[in-house]
This record gives sequence, C-alpha cells and structure tokens, in this order.
Amino acid sequence: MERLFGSVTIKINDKIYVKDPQSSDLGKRIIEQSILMINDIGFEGFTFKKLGHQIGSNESSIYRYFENKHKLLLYLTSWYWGWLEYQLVFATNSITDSSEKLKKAIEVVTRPTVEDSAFSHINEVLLNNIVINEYSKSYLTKEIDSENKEGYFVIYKRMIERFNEMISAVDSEYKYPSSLASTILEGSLHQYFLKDHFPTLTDCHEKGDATKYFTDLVFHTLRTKQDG
Amino acid sequence: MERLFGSVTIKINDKIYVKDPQSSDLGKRIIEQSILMINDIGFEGFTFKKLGHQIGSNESSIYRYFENKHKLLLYLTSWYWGWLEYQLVFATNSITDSSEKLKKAIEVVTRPTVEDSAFSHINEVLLNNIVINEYSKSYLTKEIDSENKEGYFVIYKRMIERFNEMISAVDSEYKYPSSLASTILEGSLHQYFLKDHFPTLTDCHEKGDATKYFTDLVFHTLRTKQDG
DNA sequence: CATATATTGATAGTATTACTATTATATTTG
DNA sequence: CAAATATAATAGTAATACTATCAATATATG
Repeated sequence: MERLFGSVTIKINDKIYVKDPQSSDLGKRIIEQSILMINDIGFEGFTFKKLGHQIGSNESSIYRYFENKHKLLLYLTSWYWGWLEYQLVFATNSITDSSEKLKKAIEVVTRPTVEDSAFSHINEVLLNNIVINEYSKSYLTKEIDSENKEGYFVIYKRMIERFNEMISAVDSEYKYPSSLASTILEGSLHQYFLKDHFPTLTDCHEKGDATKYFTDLVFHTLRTKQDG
Repeated sequence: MERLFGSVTIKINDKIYVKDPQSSDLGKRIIEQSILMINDIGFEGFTFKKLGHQIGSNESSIYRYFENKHKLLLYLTSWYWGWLEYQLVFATNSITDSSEKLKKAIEVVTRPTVEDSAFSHINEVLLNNIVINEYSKSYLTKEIDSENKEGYFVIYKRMIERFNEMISAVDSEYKYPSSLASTILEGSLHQYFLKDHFPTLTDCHEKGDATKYFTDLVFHTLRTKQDG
C-alpha cells in the first residue's frame, strides 16, 4: 500500500492556494459549498461573492484562501484526481497479473463515482460531475504552459503515467501507450457528458457500459501474452 | 457528390447569428479577424470591443451580427465542422469498400489541417487551432440542452453519425459505434492539444501519428469481414 | 434624381465581475 | 491578559458585457 489507512489526506500542490483550506473550518466550508454551488449553477455563473453569501461569510475572506475561482477549480479537480489515484492504487496494488491489473484500473476510472465517507465535507459524486463538466476549462487557457510548469497538473499527469506503465506491462510492443492512457481518462469523462446531453453520440447509457466499452477497446488493441 | 463544385458554402443554423456575416464585407471581416484574435489571445481574453478596434469598426456594429461572443464561437466552430464534413464526404464518397472508406474517414479527421483557398477570409489552420483549444467551452455550459434543442450542434452530431454508420458498415456486430465515433472526433482534438502542452501524455508527436494511432485503435477493435 | 431604408459608427450609460485596500472585530495562543 | 491571527464589513476600481440613442453614410427603389 502506498498510503496509510486512517489518516489519508489528498496532498495538493501548495501553490494552488494562498491558505490551506484543510486548515480551518471556514476553509472546509469553502470547499464543501463551492462544490455544491459550481455543480448547481456552473463554473461561469459561480462567483466568490455568491459563495460568500451562501456560507455566511465574506468575499474578501475567500480571497485569503484562493487567489481567484480558477485556482479554486484547480484545487477541486486536483483533489478529485488525487482521490481517484488513491482508489486506483488501492484497487490494483495487490494484483500481479498485468492484464487483470489493467482491467481493474480501467474499471476504477470508468465506473460511476460513489460517495466516500472518509471525506465528510466533500461530495465525490458532485465533484465527479464538476470534473466532467468543467475540468477541461482548467487547462484550456492561455496560462496552461506556465501553470503546468508550476506543477498544477502533476496528479493528473501521474495518473496517466500509471496507466501508461500498466499498458506497457501488458504489451511492451504497443506504440501508443500514452495516447491510449489519455484517451481512456479524457474519453471516459466525455462519454459521461454525452450520456447526459448528447445521448445519440454514445452507447454508454447503462451503469457499467463505459467500463465495458473501454475494456473492449483496450484489450482488442493490445496483444496480451496469451495472444502469443 | 453531395455538394456542387464552385459555389460551395457552409450552411450555418441561422439562429446562431443575428445577421448573416457572409452577407456583407463587415461580416466577413468580423469572421476573418475574430479567428486571428481568438487564436492569438484566447477566447477568454477576446472581447467585441477589442475586435471592433482591430477591424476599425465599432463594438455596437458587431453586436448587430452576433448576440455575444459565445454565439460567435458557435458560428466559427460550426463552420469548421461543416467544412470538415465536406472534406469527409468528398474524400470518402467514391470508396465502396467499407474498411477503406472508414480508413479514409479517420485520416480526414485526424490529419493536420491545411489551408483551403476556397474560403479566402477564413484561415482553416488557425480555426482548427481554435477548435482544439476552445470547442469544448462551446458546449460545456449550463445552456447546453436548450442550445442543443435549437440545433446549434447539428453539424457536429451529423459528423459523428456518419462515422457511426461507417463503423457499423465495417462491423455490424460492434456494440459501441457511437462511442467509438465520438472518441475519434473528440480524442483527435485532445491528442493535438496534448502534443503542444502535455507532450508526455501522448505519443502523437510527428505528422501522421494521430492518424496511425486512431486507425490502429479502430481496426483492432472492429472485426472486419476478412477476420472471418 | 429624390427619398426612404438599411447599415454602420460614435457616444453614453448600466449592472456585474473580479478583484484590492482598509479598518474593525472576533478568536486563539503564548 | 496581551499579542497575534483570522475573519467580517465596507468601499473602491477597472474591465466586461452588454443596451440605448442618435448621427452619418451608403444603398435601393419608385
């Protein structure tokens, strides 16, 4: 196990926040309520003024935790990827067979999110929704290269790197492990988006379909050892 | 041929604009210069005021063509998909073998864009860049369902539907033709984005790599007739 | 050719956003 | 209890995303 039981916390790059929201009650309320609000009214409609009002606090107080709402979004999505990474490592660590390991990994990242009681102030289901609907806005900006250099996307990149390795463990000859890895992660979010808004553009309508679709895709593409 | 030579125009849903930008010189300058500007400073930094200044016209004049910059983005991206759809139909129409047809279709949508002299006021290379960096912002909004109902995304949906059909023509038993189609279209844009900003997350670095990656993915996944 | 009509340009104005700055008031801790 | 720290309240600024009005100019038509 790469992390310890009991006191699991998701470590976020401390350049993303001004003051750690985990360190105070107000900070936790900012996180908790921003998830509810962004999920509800969308990232564009969300402002620190509205959030301050909702948590019975002041706009200026929120600015002491996050420079702006973009940074808050980076925090929330980083937390999500960190949380998912933990699920991934936890679920796959004990599996020795490389195909089974990859299969499990695909399942973890493509299955519907369920709430995790270990983090009481964070609603993972809504946060997953936010990631589906808003994550790409966090990197489709003119600041992407400098923010990437600052390490704002390390967790996401590490997740893809883990997939990369698992793919190569199954088929060391395969020429596009990074592309396949990024296709799974990004593609899975996209299929969930399509299901809700463009249902004719996806076949993943029932629980488990996304997992089946990507598992099928990956294992037809890779040559496993059994294939000879 | 589904369209005629010489007088090809890309037809855009007329609810997207207030006044057709194709109908006047000012309209064409709006399109031409907005492509340069959005490509240059990004959609967030782009305003009608700045655009007005750049084209030696007035903010209020631009509002007579588009309600807001979101609608202008919908116009530009619709135009792009309409243009790409034309390339697709043109390139695949005469191919009778279903595998060859799909192969060509993948090539058309995954290859790097080159300028098309048929539309002098539109720089397709820069427009492709805009689609890579901004397209998802046009649908990741709270208005998505009503705008979809208004038909703002028909061209994109029709593109995916065409892929869907080509995939099913190759393998009628395949269970996820729509998901695979949307993965190719969206995934291709994403691989080009990664190449420029997260190069470690993709293997598509050289010209032609994206085509090879997606062709490999699709033809390993589908059972063609030769497979038996 | 005259006049109606449409188009564009210039200016002004409004509500909201995304902040910054300052000061006051709680709360914690040493 | 004093000092430090955190939070709240208020005010203010520049920019955005518009709307409204009116003048200037081009174009169309009778």
